[in-house]
Amino acid sequence: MTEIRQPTPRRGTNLPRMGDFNLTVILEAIRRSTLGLSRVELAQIVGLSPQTISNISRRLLDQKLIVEAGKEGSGPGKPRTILRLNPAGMYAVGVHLDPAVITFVVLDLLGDVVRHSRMATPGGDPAGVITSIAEQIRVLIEESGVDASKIAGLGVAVPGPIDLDEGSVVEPPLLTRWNRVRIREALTEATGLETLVDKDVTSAAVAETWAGGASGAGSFVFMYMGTGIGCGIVLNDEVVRGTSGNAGEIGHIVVDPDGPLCDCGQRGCVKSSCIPQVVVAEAETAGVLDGHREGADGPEVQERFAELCDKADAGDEKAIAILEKSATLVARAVSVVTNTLDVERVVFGGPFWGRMAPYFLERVPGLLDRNNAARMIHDLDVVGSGVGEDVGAIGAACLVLEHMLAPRAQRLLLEG
Amino acid sequence: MTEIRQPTPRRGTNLPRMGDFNLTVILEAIRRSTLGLSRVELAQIVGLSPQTISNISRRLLDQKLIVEAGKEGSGPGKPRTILRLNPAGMYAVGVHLDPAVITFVVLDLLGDVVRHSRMATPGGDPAGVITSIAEQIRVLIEESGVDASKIAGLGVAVPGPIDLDEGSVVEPPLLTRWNRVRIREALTEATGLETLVDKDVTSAAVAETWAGGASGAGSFVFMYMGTGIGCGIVLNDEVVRGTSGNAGEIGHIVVDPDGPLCDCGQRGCVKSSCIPQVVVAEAETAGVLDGHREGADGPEVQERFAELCDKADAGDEKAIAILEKSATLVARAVSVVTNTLDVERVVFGGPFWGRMAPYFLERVPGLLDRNNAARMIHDLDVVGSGVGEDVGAIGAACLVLEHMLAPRAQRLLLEG
DNA sequence: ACGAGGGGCATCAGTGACTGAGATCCGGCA
DNA sequence: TGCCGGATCTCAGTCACTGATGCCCCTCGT
Repeated sequence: MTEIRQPTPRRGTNLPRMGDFNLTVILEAIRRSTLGLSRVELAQIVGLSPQTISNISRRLLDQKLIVEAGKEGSGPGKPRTILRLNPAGMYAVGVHLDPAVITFVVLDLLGDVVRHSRMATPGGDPAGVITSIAEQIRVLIEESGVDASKIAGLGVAVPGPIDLDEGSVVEPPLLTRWNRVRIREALTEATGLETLVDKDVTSAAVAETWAGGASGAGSFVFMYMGTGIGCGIVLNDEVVRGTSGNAGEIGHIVVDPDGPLCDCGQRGCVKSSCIPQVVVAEAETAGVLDGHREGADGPEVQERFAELCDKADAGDEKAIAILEKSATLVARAVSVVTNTLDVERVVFGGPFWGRMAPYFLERVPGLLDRNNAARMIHDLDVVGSGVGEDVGAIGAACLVLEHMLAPRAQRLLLEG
Repeated sequence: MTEIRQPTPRRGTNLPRMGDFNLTVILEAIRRSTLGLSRVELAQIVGLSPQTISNISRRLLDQKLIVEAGKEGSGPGKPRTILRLNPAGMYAVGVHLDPAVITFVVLDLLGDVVRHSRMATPGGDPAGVITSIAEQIRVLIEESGVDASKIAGLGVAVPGPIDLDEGSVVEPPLLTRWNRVRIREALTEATGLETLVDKDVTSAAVAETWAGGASGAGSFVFMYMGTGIGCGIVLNDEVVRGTSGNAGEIGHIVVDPDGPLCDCGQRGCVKSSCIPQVVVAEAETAGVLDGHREGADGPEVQERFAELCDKADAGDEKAIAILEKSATLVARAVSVVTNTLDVERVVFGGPFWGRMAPYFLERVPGLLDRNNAARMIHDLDVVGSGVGEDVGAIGAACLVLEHMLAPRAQRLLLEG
């Protein structure tokens, strides 16, 4: 109800911007083709003239971002020279700062992991932890054997909420000491790398666009199944961050009218009825899992959740029922998001996804389809992410690649 | 779970596209300034050089889209010539095809209504209705006295779901005979005007960006309070349509765990617990409104709803309680959307909004703020639309203006 | 009243990205 | 070996934006 901010008119564009943008467009086309593309094919795909493609290809070759990879001659005529991404053309470092564990990766231009490591999240003073992170990054880069000058930057994925301007997390429930610590600045200084900070779920969505193959194109919602459940949103190949970078907060969507009371005052929110911690607790109460540990932290929950999945895999009907129920509830939340945004695909991923996948993939697509408001117009694909468990850290690194090399509309616009 | 469609790579851009885009950028800057802008101011705002601004201004002046409107001299030096939108530079016709009533407007370039009319929606054969609509449009244009050559096109707002490719509605609950009728083609032919079809809630959001002033800038959700409740989404000044144009379906967000059973199988969906029809029924059951008419249609519901508001305005506590409850429930749905998208503003509007506004504006902002996941980072403004009751039809006309003159990123891209 | 000063705006090249036409290159095939 | 067809390159040509320069017009001081 406060006064409306002065609108910031969309700024114009000019020749250099246009050139840079077209370069990223071509790079993206090459990136998205598994086998590489020739110049003529590129011309057809991106709609620019062959000459322009040649010119831009030359720039990309000069920058070592692509390489000529053999010829492909079918029939008469000069064979096409295939252009392919040069994996070693650029690298990025990604860090996922999770309340339980910090994951590190070095990614090449293809989005493949060159090297990774992890450490338990120290509980101490953030300043000290940042020093450790910087040191760990130094070691990782050294071990990876990557030319330091080829490292484009550092991406950091953190749990929300975040303040994009500050490059900090704001009152994160499980990292209380990190409130408003300026992580971006601190790590820029500590590592000498240009640093980007973003939410873990957003990073995961970016990972999917960069390293996820076909499932990372177009418009989709990335359901991040971690200690919490959040989503990353990609519309028309561009990630949606929201005004402050906090898009994707779906923890308080009501999915179970009979569910437990949530701190928000409602019953059966996602956050209080289907995140892994709750599912594990439910299994304990139902006697499917023995013991009952209150306040288990991240890795422990994951362990217990794996136990639950083991039982289900072994045919324990109660365990199966619990997982199926959680799939049903999650599907309701997903339905809300997909109906609101009318995306073409839902991609599931995150550290807990691997184990729950079979149970979810069996139920969720049908439930989503049933509740799909655009059911009569288009299908809604449901797929598991191809990126794997480290999607947070990989996504963090992809933030850097995306920022430098993705054809974002923003890139065209003049700034400041 | 079907196979993933071949991605459509983002296409490149070229010089002419760039020029056109910059033209729309400048037009938007002028449009958004209430008092007009001089060339120098424009240069500063859009970031282009004064020369470029001059060149583009000339093109805009030639096209009669803007006019030089006096000088503004403060201090020494040549006074600035103010450039302002020429309201008569372009017109658009909008039709809102609602199950109960069809609204027609002719809009000028400023988004002001030049002329409007309405008729009860005939129940007959769609083909016949389309003929009536075309005739009504002809009359309206004639009465408006607008130069027919200045009419850029026709926009049609329809209730969802829609098929954007076909330009049709698909199994609309209250317009059953219109299923998959190709409205766009039919009206293009019947009127000779280029026609665009879109969802009413999306149109309303576009109306806000075009005719809503400051509240139509940036990122916001337009809550359309009509026979049903839906939302239009605008992110970074661009409307979000979704894969098939069906974004904004929020009817099955659960807002009341104790609410009535919905046809989707859940309890307390928006659709079954807080749309006006339900609120009226509730008031009837509670004895606040006398009588009890099952299956009341559009206009009747609006009448009854107005009665309810009259009682509340007069101090009837039961009536007030009913309205407040509906505000609370709607706020929960809005929270889900705003937390998912992290927008900066919620704009309420639609035919029912005017009467409910005071009750909603009193409660909703507080409730939203309490549930705002980014509460610590930024405020969430809540405002009533400045566009008024005919926002559907006005939005329909704005679809045309937006399509031709808004600086959409899409405009830069080469096509097929 | 008049001239100086200053800001707004137009004119004129200049730059650079895309385009089109033609040349060149590179195999396969007769 | 020579011809053919397709891919790519070379070379101008076009056009939008930029920078430099100068004219225009108004206010202010004398």
